[in-house]
Amino acid sequence: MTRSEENYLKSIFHLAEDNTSVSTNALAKKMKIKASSSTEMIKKLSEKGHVYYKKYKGVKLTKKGRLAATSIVRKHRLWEVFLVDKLGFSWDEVHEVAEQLEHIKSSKLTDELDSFLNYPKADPHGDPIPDSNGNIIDSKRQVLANVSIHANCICIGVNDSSKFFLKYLDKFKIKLGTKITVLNREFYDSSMTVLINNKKTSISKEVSNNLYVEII
Amino acid sequence: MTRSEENYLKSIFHLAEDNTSVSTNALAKKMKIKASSSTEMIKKLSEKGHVYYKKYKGVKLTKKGRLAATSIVRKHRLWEVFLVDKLGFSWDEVHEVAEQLEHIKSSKLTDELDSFLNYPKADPHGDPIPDSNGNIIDSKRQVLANVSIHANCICIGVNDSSKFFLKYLDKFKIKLGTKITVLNREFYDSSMTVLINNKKTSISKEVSNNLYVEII
DNA sequence: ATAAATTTTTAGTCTAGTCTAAATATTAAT
DNA sequence: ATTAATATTTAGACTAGACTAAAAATTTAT
Ligand SMILES: [Mn+2]
Ligand SMILES: [Mn+2]
Ligand SMILES: [Mn+2]
Ligand SMILES: [Mn+2]
Repeated sequence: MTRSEENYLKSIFHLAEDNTSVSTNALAKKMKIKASSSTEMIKKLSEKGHVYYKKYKGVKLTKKGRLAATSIVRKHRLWEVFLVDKLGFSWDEVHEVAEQLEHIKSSKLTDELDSFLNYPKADPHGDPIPDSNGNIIDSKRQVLANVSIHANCICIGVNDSSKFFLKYLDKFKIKLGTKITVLNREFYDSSMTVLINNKKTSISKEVSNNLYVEII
Repeated sequence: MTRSEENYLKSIFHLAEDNTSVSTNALAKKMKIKASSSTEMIKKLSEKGHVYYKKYKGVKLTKKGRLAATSIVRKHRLWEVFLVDKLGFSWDEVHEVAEQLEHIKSSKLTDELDSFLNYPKADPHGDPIPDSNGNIIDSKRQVLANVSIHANCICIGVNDSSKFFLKYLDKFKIKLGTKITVLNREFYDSSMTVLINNKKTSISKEVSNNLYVEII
Protein backbone atom coordinates (compact mmCIF):
# COMPACT_ATOMS: atom_id res chain seq x y z
CA MET A 1 0.00 0.00 0.00
CA THR A 2 1.29 3.38 -0.97
CA ARG A 3 1.17 6.42 1.26
CA SER A 4 -1.39 7.92 -1.06
CA GLU A 5 -3.66 4.90 -0.88
CA GLU A 6 -3.40 4.97 2.89
CA ASN A 7 -4.41 8.61 2.98
CA TYR A 8 -7.44 7.96 0.81
CA LEU A 9 -8.59 5.10 3.04
CA LYS A 10 -8.09 7.19 6.14
CA SER A 11 -10.09 10.06 4.66
CA ILE A 12 -12.93 7.77 3.62
CA PHE A 13 -12.95 6.37 7.13
CA HIS A 14 -13.09 9.81 8.74
CA LEU A 15 -15.86 10.94 6.41
CA ALA A 16 -17.95 7.92 7.34
CA GLU A 17 -16.93 6.13 10.50
CA ASP A 18 -20.41 4.64 10.43
CA ASN A 19 -19.54 3.21 7.03
CA THR A 20 -22.13 5.11 5.03
CA SER A 21 -21.28 5.94 1.47
CA VAL A 22 -18.76 8.69 0.68
CA SER A 23 -19.07 10.76 -2.45
CA THR A 24 -16.24 11.43 -4.86
CA ASN A 25 -16.61 15.13 -4.25
CA ALA A 26 -16.63 14.93 -0.47
CA LEU A 27 -13.47 12.89 -0.62
CA ALA A 28 -11.81 15.29 -3.03
CA LYS A 29 -12.74 18.23 -0.85
CA LYS A 30 -11.43 16.59 2.30
CA MET A 31 -8.16 15.70 0.63
CA LYS A 32 -7.79 19.00 -1.20
CA ILE A 33 -7.49 17.34 -4.55
CA LYS A 34 -9.67 17.42 -7.64
CA ALA A 35 -12.67 15.14 -8.02
CA SER A 36 -11.12 13.49 -11.06
CA SER A 37 -8.20 12.39 -8.95
CA SER A 38 -10.39 10.82 -6.32
CA THR A 39 -12.34 8.95 -8.98
CA GLU A 40 -9.08 7.51 -10.27
CA MET A 41 -7.87 6.39 -6.89
CA ILE A 42 -11.25 5.00 -5.92
CA LYS A 43 -11.08 2.77 -8.95
CA LYS A 44 -7.69 1.51 -7.92
CA LEU A 45 -8.75 0.90 -4.33
CA SER A 46 -11.78 -0.94 -5.63
CA GLU A 47 -9.57 -3.16 -7.81
CA LYS A 48 -7.54 -3.99 -4.74
CA GLY A 49 -10.57 -4.84 -2.66
CA HIS A 50 -10.29 -1.98 -0.20
CA VAL A 51 -13.57 -0.32 -1.14
CA TYR A 52 -16.92 -1.08 -2.72
CA TYR A 53 -17.52 1.21 -5.63
CA LYS A 54 -20.40 1.67 -8.05
CA LYS A 55 -20.05 4.47 -10.57
CA TYR A 56 -21.86 7.61 -9.48
CA LYS A 57 -22.86 5.93 -6.23
CA GLY A 58 -19.94 6.77 -3.97
CA VAL A 59 -17.65 4.52 -2.09
CA LYS A 60 -17.63 2.41 1.09
CA LEU A 61 -14.80 0.66 2.90
CA THR A 62 -14.67 -3.12 2.78
CA LYS A 63 -13.65 -5.08 5.87
CA LYS A 64 -10.11 -5.05 4.55
CA GLY A 65 -10.20 -1.34 3.76
CA ARG A 66 -11.59 -0.48 7.15
CA LEU A 67 -8.86 -2.44 8.90
CA ALA A 68 -6.24 -0.65 6.84
CA ALA A 69 -7.81 2.70 7.69
CA THR A 70 -8.06 2.06 11.41
CA SER A 71 -4.48 0.87 11.44
CA ILE A 72 -3.41 4.27 10.14
CA VAL A 73 -5.63 6.05 12.66
CA ARG A 74 -4.24 3.86 15.43
CA LYS A 75 -0.70 4.78 14.50
CA HIS A 76 -1.55 8.44 14.12
CA ARG A 77 -3.05 8.65 17.58
CA LEU A 78 -0.41 6.56 19.29
CA TRP A 79 2.30 8.78 17.87
CA GLU A 80 0.42 11.86 19.06
CA VAL A 81 0.42 10.42 22.56
CA PHE A 82 4.12 9.72 22.26
CA LEU A 83 4.89 13.23 21.14
CA VAL A 84 2.96 14.81 23.97
CA ASP A 85 3.71 12.40 26.81
CA LYS A 86 7.32 11.59 26.04
CA LEU A 87 8.71 14.43 23.98
CA GLY A 88 6.90 17.37 25.49
CA PHE A 89 5.02 18.51 22.40
CA SER A 90 1.89 20.52 23.01
CA TRP A 91 -1.42 19.24 21.67
CA ASP A 92 -1.47 21.77 18.86
CA GLU A 93 1.92 20.71 17.52
CA VAL A 94 1.48 16.99 17.07
CA HIS A 95 -0.83 16.59 14.13
CA GLU A 96 1.48 17.39 11.22
CA VAL A 97 4.21 15.16 12.57
CA ALA A 98 1.71 12.36 13.22
CA GLU A 99 0.55 12.70 9.63
CA GLN A 100 4.02 11.54 8.66
CA LEU A 101 4.57 8.97 11.40
CA GLU A 102 1.26 7.22 10.72
CA HIS A 103 2.72 5.79 7.51
CA ILE A 104 5.62 3.95 9.11
CA LYS A 105 5.18 0.27 8.37
CA SER A 106 6.08 -2.06 11.23
CA SER A 107 3.49 -3.81 13.32
CA LYS A 108 6.15 -4.54 15.91
CA LEU A 109 6.84 -0.83 16.18
CA THR A 110 3.18 0.02 16.60
CA ASP A 111 2.57 -2.62 19.21
CA GLU A 112 5.73 -1.88 21.19
CA LEU A 113 4.90 1.80 21.08
CA ASP A 114 1.43 1.03 22.42
CA SER A 115 3.01 -0.92 25.26
CA PHE A 116 5.64 1.75 25.93
CA LEU A 117 2.86 4.31 26.27
CA ASN A 118 0.90 2.01 28.62
CA TYR A 119 -1.91 1.23 26.23
CA PRO A 120 -3.49 4.67 26.14
CA LYS A 121 -7.22 4.76 25.42
CA ALA A 122 -7.27 8.19 23.82
CA ASP A 123 -4.96 10.60 22.04
CA PRO A 124 -4.14 14.12 23.27
CA HIS A 125 -7.36 15.42 21.72
CA GLY A 126 -9.52 12.83 23.43
CA ASP A 127 -9.98 10.73 20.30
CA PRO A 128 -10.15 6.99 20.93
CA ILE A 129 -7.25 4.79 19.84
CA PRO A 130 -8.34 1.76 17.81
CA ASP A 131 -6.91 -1.59 18.86
CA SER A 132 -4.93 -3.67 16.39
CA ASN A 133 -8.11 -5.34 15.14
CA GLY A 134 -9.64 -2.00 14.27
CA ASN A 135 -12.05 -1.94 17.17
CA ILE A 136 -12.82 1.45 18.64
CA ILE A 137 -14.50 1.89 21.98
CA ASP A 138 -16.40 5.07 21.46
CA SER A 139 -17.70 6.36 24.73
CA LYS A 140 -20.81 8.22 23.68
CA ARG A 141 -19.31 11.65 24.05
CA GLN A 142 -21.52 14.69 24.09
CA VAL A 143 -20.84 18.21 23.11
CA LEU A 144 -20.81 20.96 25.75
CA ALA A 145 -23.38 22.90 23.74
CA ASN A 146 -25.99 20.23 24.51
CA VAL A 147 -25.41 20.04 28.24
CA SER A 148 -28.25 21.27 30.42
CA ILE A 149 -27.89 24.24 32.73
CA HIS A 150 -26.31 23.70 36.15
CA ALA A 151 -24.67 20.46 35.02
CA ASN A 152 -21.13 19.70 36.15
CA CYS A 153 -18.97 18.14 33.52
CA ILE A 154 -15.39 17.37 32.57
CA CYS A 155 -13.74 18.12 29.27
CA ILE A 156 -12.80 14.83 27.64
CA GLY A 157 -12.07 15.78 24.07
CA VAL A 158 -12.21 18.25 21.22
CA ASN A 159 -14.15 18.07 18.00
CA ASP A 160 -11.82 20.46 16.23
CA SER A 161 -8.11 19.72 16.48
CA SER A 162 -6.97 22.81 14.61
CA LYS A 163 -4.16 24.88 16.09
CA PHE A 164 -6.50 27.86 16.32
CA PHE A 165 -9.01 26.11 18.51
CA LEU A 166 -6.42 24.33 20.64
CA LYS A 167 -4.54 27.55 21.30
CA TYR A 168 -7.80 29.27 22.17
CA LEU A 169 -8.41 26.56 24.76
CA ASP A 170 -4.88 26.97 26.10
CA LYS A 171 -5.53 30.66 26.60
CA PHE A 172 -8.58 29.87 28.71
CA LYS A 173 -6.77 27.07 30.51
CA ILE A 174 -9.15 24.46 29.23
CA LYS A 175 -7.60 21.05 28.77
CA LEU A 176 -8.64 17.42 28.98
CA GLY A 177 -9.79 16.83 32.55
CA THR A 178 -10.80 20.42 33.19
CA LYS A 179 -14.05 20.72 35.15
CA ILE A 180 -16.72 22.88 33.57
CA THR A 181 -19.96 23.97 35.26
CA VAL A 182 -22.68 25.31 33.03
CA LEU A 183 -24.25 28.41 34.54
CA ASN A 184 -26.36 29.83 31.79
CA ARG A 185 -27.16 29.77 28.08
CA GLU A 186 -28.14 32.83 26.03
CA PHE A 187 -31.07 32.38 23.75
CA TYR A 188 -29.82 35.05 21.36
CA ASP A 189 -26.52 33.57 20.19
CA SER A 190 -26.37 30.23 22.02
CA SER A 191 -23.38 31.42 23.97
CA MET A 192 -22.90 29.93 27.41
CA THR A 193 -21.69 31.21 30.71
CA VAL A 194 -19.60 28.57 32.40
CA LEU A 195 -17.43 28.19 35.44
CA ILE A 196 -13.88 27.11 34.62
CA ASN A 197 -11.16 27.00 37.26
CA ASN A 198 -13.54 28.92 39.52
CA LYS A 199 -13.81 31.71 36.98
CA LYS A 200 -16.95 32.73 35.16
CA THR A 201 -16.32 32.69 31.43
CA SER A 202 -18.47 33.28 28.39
CA ILE A 203 -18.16 30.75 25.62
CA SER A 204 -19.46 31.06 22.07
CA LYS A 205 -21.45 28.33 20.37
CA GLU A 206 -18.48 27.65 18.08
CA VAL A 207 -16.51 26.72 21.15
CA SER A 208 -19.20 24.80 23.02
CA ASN A 209 -19.93 22.80 19.89
CA ASN A 210 -16.33 21.68 19.67
CA LEU A 211 -15.83 20.58 23.25
CA TYR A 212 -16.67 17.04 24.26
CA VAL A 213 -17.64 16.59 27.88
CA GLU A 214 -18.75 13.96 30.30
CA ILE A 215 -21.36 14.77 32.94
CA ILE A 216 -20.36 14.04 36.53
CA MET B 1 13.33 17.50 -0.58
CA THR B 2 11.76 14.26 -1.65
CA ARG B 3 12.40 10.96 0.03
CA SER B 4 14.24 9.83 -3.06
CA GLU B 5 16.53 12.85 -3.07
CA GLU B 6 17.26 12.26 0.59
CA ASN B 7 18.19 8.66 -0.10
CA TYR B 8 20.55 9.68 -2.87
CA LEU B 9 22.30 12.20 -0.66
CA LYS B 10 22.60 9.68 2.14
CA SER B 11 24.09 7.09 -0.20
CA ILE B 12 26.57 9.55 -1.63
CA PHE B 13 27.56 10.46 1.91
CA HIS B 14 28.06 6.83 2.94
CA LEU B 15 30.08 6.08 -0.18
CA ALA B 16 32.40 8.99 0.57
CA GLU B 17 32.28 10.30 4.12
CA ASP B 18 35.66 11.84 3.35
CA ASN B 19 33.95 13.71 0.52
CA THR B 20 35.89 12.16 -2.32
CA SER B 21 34.13 11.82 -5.62
CA VAL B 22 31.44 9.14 -6.08
CA SER B 23 30.89 7.53 -9.46
CA THR B 24 27.50 7.16 -11.09
CA ASN B 25 27.96 3.43 -11.13
CA ALA B 26 28.96 3.10 -7.49
CA LEU B 27 25.91 5.09 -6.51
CA ALA B 28 23.65 3.02 -8.71
CA LYS B 29 25.03 -0.19 -7.29
CA LYS B 30 24.63 0.97 -3.71
CA MET B 31 21.06 2.02 -4.30
CA LYS B 32 20.16 -0.97 -6.43
CA ILE B 33 19.04 1.13 -9.32
CA LYS B 34 20.35 1.49 -12.85
CA ALA B 35 23.18 3.87 -13.69
CA SER B 36 20.91 5.89 -15.96
CA SER B 37 18.66 6.63 -13.02
CA SER B 38 21.49 7.86 -10.88
CA THR B 39 22.71 10.11 -13.67
CA GLU B 40 19.24 11.67 -13.84
CA MET B 41 19.00 12.28 -10.15
CA ILE B 42 22.54 13.58 -9.91
CA LYS B 43 21.62 16.22 -12.45
CA LYS B 44 18.64 17.25 -10.40
CA LEU B 45 20.62 17.38 -7.17
CA SER B 46 23.23 19.43 -8.94
CA GLU B 47 20.57 21.91 -10.13
CA LYS B 48 19.42 22.26 -6.57
CA GLY B 49 22.91 22.87 -5.26
CA HIS B 50 23.23 19.71 -3.22
CA VAL B 51 26.11 18.24 -5.22
CA TYR B 52 28.93 19.26 -7.50
CA TYR B 53 28.72 17.41 -10.76
CA LYS B 54 30.84 17.35 -13.88
CA LYS B 55 29.79 14.93 -16.57
CA TYR B 56 31.78 11.71 -16.46
CA LYS B 57 33.62 12.94 -13.37
CA GLY B 58 31.37 11.74 -10.60
CA VAL B 59 29.70 13.66 -7.86
CA LYS B 60 30.55 15.29 -4.52
CA LEU B 61 28.33 16.72 -1.83
CA THR B 62 28.25 20.47 -1.38
CA LYS B 63 28.13 21.97 2.11
CA LYS B 64 24.35 22.06 1.79
CA GLY B 65 24.16 18.50 0.49
CA ARG B 66 26.37 17.21 3.25
CA LEU B 67 24.24 18.85 5.90
CA ALA B 68 21.13 17.32 4.39
CA ALA B 69 22.80 13.91 4.32
CA THR B 70 24.05 14.04 7.89
CA SER B 71 20.64 15.16 9.03
CA ILE B 72 19.20 11.95 7.60
CA VAL B 73 21.96 9.88 9.17
CA ARG B 74 21.41 11.64 12.48
CA LYS B 75 17.73 10.79 12.41
CA HIS B 76 18.38 7.22 11.32
CA ARG B 77 20.74 6.57 14.18
CA LEU B 78 18.69 8.37 16.82
CA TRP B 79 15.65 6.30 15.86
CA GLU B 80 17.73 3.14 16.07
CA VAL B 81 18.69 4.07 19.61
CA PHE B 82 15.05 4.75 20.41
CA LEU B 83 13.94 1.40 19.06
CA VAL B 84 16.53 -0.53 21.04
CA ASP B 85 16.61 1.47 24.26
CA LYS B 86 12.95 2.30 24.61
CA LEU B 87 11.00 -0.25 22.63
CA GLY B 88 13.09 -3.35 23.18
CA PHE B 89 14.04 -4.01 19.57
CA SER B 90 17.19 -6.03 19.03
CA TRP B 91 20.05 -4.53 17.05
CA ASP B 92 19.29 -6.64 14.01
CA GLU B 93 15.68 -5.44 13.77
CA VAL B 94 16.09 -1.70 13.75
CA HIS B 95 17.53 -0.86 10.39
CA GLU B 96 14.50 -1.28 8.12
CA VAL B 97 12.30 0.70 10.45
CA ALA B 98 14.92 3.43 10.79
CA GLU B 99 15.07 3.60 7.01
CA GLN B 100 11.51 4.83 7.15
CA LEU B 101 11.75 6.98 10.27
CA GLU B 102 14.78 8.87 8.99
CA HIS B 103 12.56 10.71 6.51
CA ILE B 104 10.23 12.25 9.07
CA LYS B 105 10.53 16.00 8.76
CA SER B 106 10.46 17.90 12.04
CA SER B 107 13.54 19.37 13.60
CA LYS B 108 11.67 19.71 16.87
CA LEU B 109 11.00 15.98 16.80
CA THR B 110 14.63 15.15 16.10
CA ASP B 111 15.96 17.41 18.80
CA GLU B 112 13.43 16.34 21.42
CA LEU B 113 14.15 12.73 20.59
CA ASP B 114 17.85 13.37 21.04
CA SER B 115 17.13 14.88 24.44
CA PHE B 116 14.72 12.09 25.41
CA LEU B 117 17.44 9.57 24.63
CA ASN B 118 19.98 11.55 26.66
CA TYR B 119 22.08 12.70 23.76
CA PRO B 120 23.53 9.34 22.77
CA LYS B 121 26.93 9.40 21.09
CA ALA B 122 26.47 6.24 19.06
CA ASP B 123 23.73 4.04 17.65
CA PRO B 124 23.20 0.37 18.55
CA HIS B 125 25.85 -0.65 16.03
CA GLY B 126 28.45 1.71 17.44
CA ASP B 127 28.09 4.24 14.63
CA PRO B 128 28.49 7.86 15.72
CA ILE B 129 25.47 10.15 15.76
CA PRO B 130 26.03 13.44 13.95
CA ASP B 131 25.00 16.59 15.79
CA SER B 132 22.48 18.96 14.25
CA ASN B 133 25.24 20.83 12.45
CA GLY B 134 26.41 17.68 10.75
CA ASN B 135 29.51 17.25 12.87
CA ILE B 136 30.57 13.72 13.58
CA ILE B 137 33.07 12.84 16.28
CA ASP B 138 34.68 9.79 14.80
CA SER B 139 36.79 8.05 17.40
CA LYS B 140 39.46 6.41 15.32
CA ARG B 141 38.05 2.91 15.56
CA GLN B 142 40.15 -0.05 14.58
CA VAL B 143 39.16 -3.43 13.34
CA LEU B 144 39.77 -6.52 15.49
CA ALA B 145 41.66 -8.13 12.61
CA ASN B 146 44.42 -5.55 13.00
CA VAL B 147 44.89 -5.87 16.73
CA SER B 148 48.18 -7.37 17.87
CA ILE B 149 48.38 -10.64 19.77
CA HIS B 150 47.80 -10.57 23.54
CA ALA B 151 45.97 -7.24 23.35
CA ASN B 152 42.89 -6.70 25.48
CA CYS B 153 40.12 -4.83 23.78
CA ILE B 154 36.46 -3.98 23.92
CA CYS B 155 33.97 -4.30 21.13
CA ILE B 156 32.69 -0.81 20.29
CA GLY B 157 31.00 -1.28 16.94
CA VAL B 158 30.33 -3.33 13.85
CA ASN B 159 31.36 -2.67 10.30
CA ASP B 160 28.57 -4.83 8.89
CA SER B 161 25.09 -4.19 10.25
CA SER B 162 23.42 -7.01 8.34
CA LYS B 163 21.05 -9.30 10.22
CA PHE B 164 23.31 -12.25 9.40
CA PHE B 165 26.35 -10.78 11.06
CA LEU B 166 24.47 -9.36 14.03
CA LYS B 167 22.76 -12.66 14.71
CA TYR B 168 26.10 -14.43 14.45
CA LEU B 169 27.44 -12.11 17.11
CA ASP B 170 24.39 -12.75 19.29
CA LYS B 171 25.08 -16.46 19.08
CA PHE B 172 28.59 -15.93 20.38
CA LYS B 173 27.38 -13.41 22.96
CA ILE B 174 29.39 -10.62 21.46
CA LYS B 175 27.85 -7.22 21.90
CA LEU B 176 28.99 -3.63 22.32
CA GLY B 177 31.07 -3.54 25.48
CA THR B 178 32.15 -7.16 25.33
CA LYS B 179 35.79 -7.69 26.28
CA ILE B 180 37.89 -9.57 23.77
CA THR B 181 41.43 -10.82 24.35
CA VAL B 182 43.43 -11.80 21.31
CA LEU B 183 45.28 -15.07 21.90
CA ASN B 184 46.53 -16.06 18.51
CA ARG B 185 46.31 -15.48 14.78
CA GLU B 186 46.62 -18.22 12.14
CA PHE B 187 48.86 -17.44 9.21
CA TYR B 188 46.93 -19.77 6.92
CA ASP B 189 43.46 -18.16 6.91
CA SER B 190 43.92 -15.13 9.14
CA SER B 191 41.51 -16.61 11.65
CA MET B 192 42.03 -15.61 15.26
CA THR B 193 41.72 -17.34 18.57
CA VAL B 194 40.22 -14.99 21.10
CA LEU B 195 38.94 -15.06 24.65
CA ILE B 196 35.35 -13.92 24.97
CA ASN B 197 33.43 -14.21 28.21
CA ASN B 198 36.27 -16.41 29.47
CA LYS B 199 35.79 -18.83 26.61
CA LYS B 200 38.30 -19.56 23.88
CA THR B 201 36.69 -19.00 20.51
CA SER B 202 37.94 -19.12 16.95
CA ILE B 203 36.96 -16.26 14.74
CA SER B 204 37.26 -16.05 10.94
CA LYS B 205 38.77 -13.08 9.16
CA GLU B 206 35.31 -12.13 7.89
CA VAL B 207 34.26 -11.67 11.46
CA SER B 208 37.39 -9.98 12.79
CA ASN B 209 37.29 -7.55 9.88
CA ASN B 210 33.81 -6.47 10.80
CA LEU B 211 34.32 -5.87 14.49
CA TYR B 212 35.47 -2.48 15.71
CA VAL B 213 37.39 -2.53 18.97
CA GLU B 214 39.16 -0.23 21.33
CA ILE B 215 42.36 -1.37 23.03
CA ILE B 216 42.38 -1.14 26.82
C1' DA C 1 -41.73 16.70 -17.36
C1' DT C 2 -38.22 19.64 -18.82
C1' DA C 3 -34.60 22.49 -18.02
C1' DA C 4 -30.87 23.98 -15.12
C1' DA C 5 -27.47 23.07 -11.85
C1' DT C 6 -24.46 19.96 -9.83
C1' DT C 7 -21.77 15.85 -9.46
C1' DT C 8 -19.10 12.41 -11.43
C1' DT C 9 -16.52 10.34 -14.93
C1' DT C 10 -13.52 10.29 -18.98
C1' DA C 11 -9.83 11.86 -21.95
C1' DG C 12 -5.67 13.81 -22.33
C1' DT C 13 -1.51 16.15 -20.11
C1' DC C 14 2.22 16.69 -16.69
C1' DT C 15 6.04 15.50 -13.26
C1' DA C 16 8.89 12.36 -10.53
C1' DG C 17 11.33 8.51 -10.65
C1' DT C 18 12.32 4.51 -12.64
C1' DC C 19 13.66 1.34 -16.72
C1' DT C 20 15.96 -0.52 -21.37
C1' DA C 21 18.58 0.19 -25.30
C1' DA C 22 21.65 2.84 -27.78
C1' DA C 23 25.24 6.36 -28.14
C1' DT C 24 29.34 8.44 -26.38
C1' DA C 25 33.32 9.06 -23.30
C1' DT C 26 36.88 7.22 -20.58
C1' DT C 27 40.17 3.77 -19.24
C1' DA C 28 42.85 -0.37 -19.97
C1' DA C 29 45.19 -3.56 -22.98
C1' DT C 30 47.64 -4.69 -26.76
C1' DA D 1 48.47 4.57 -30.98
C1' DT D 2 44.79 1.73 -31.87
C1' DT D 3 41.60 -1.31 -30.18
C1' DA D 4 38.82 -3.42 -26.68
C1' DA D 5 36.46 -3.09 -22.44
C1' DT D 6 34.06 -0.40 -19.19
C1' DA D 7 31.63 3.56 -17.46
C1' DT D 8 28.52 7.18 -18.31
C1' DT D 9 25.10 9.67 -20.57
C1' DT D 10 21.16 10.22 -23.67
C1' DA D 11 16.79 8.95 -25.75
C1' DG D 12 12.58 7.07 -25.33
C1' DA D 13 9.13 4.49 -22.62
C1' DC D 14 6.47 3.31 -18.40
C1' DT D 15 3.81 3.96 -13.83
C1' DA D 16 1.79 6.58 -9.98
C1' DG D 17 -0.59 10.34 -8.86
C1' DA D 18 -1.90 14.58 -9.74
C1' DC D 19 -4.24 18.24 -13.02
C1' DT D 20 -7.65 20.64 -16.68
C1' DA D 21 -11.29 20.52 -19.75
C1' DA D 22 -15.04 18.28 -21.61
C1' DA D 23 -18.64 14.70 -21.60
C1' DA D 24 -22.13 12.17 -19.19
C1' DA D 25 -25.07 11.09 -15.29
C1' DT D 26 -27.68 12.56 -11.47
C1' DT D 27 -30.18 15.78 -8.73
C1' DT D 28 -32.80 19.96 -8.10
C1' DA D 29 -35.82 23.56 -9.58
C1' DT D 30 -39.28 25.31 -12.39
MN1 LIG E 1 -4.10 14.37 14.48
MN1 LIG F 1 -5.57 13.64 17.51
MN1 LIG G 1 20.80 1.36 10.16
MN1 LIG H 1 23.04 1.68 12.76
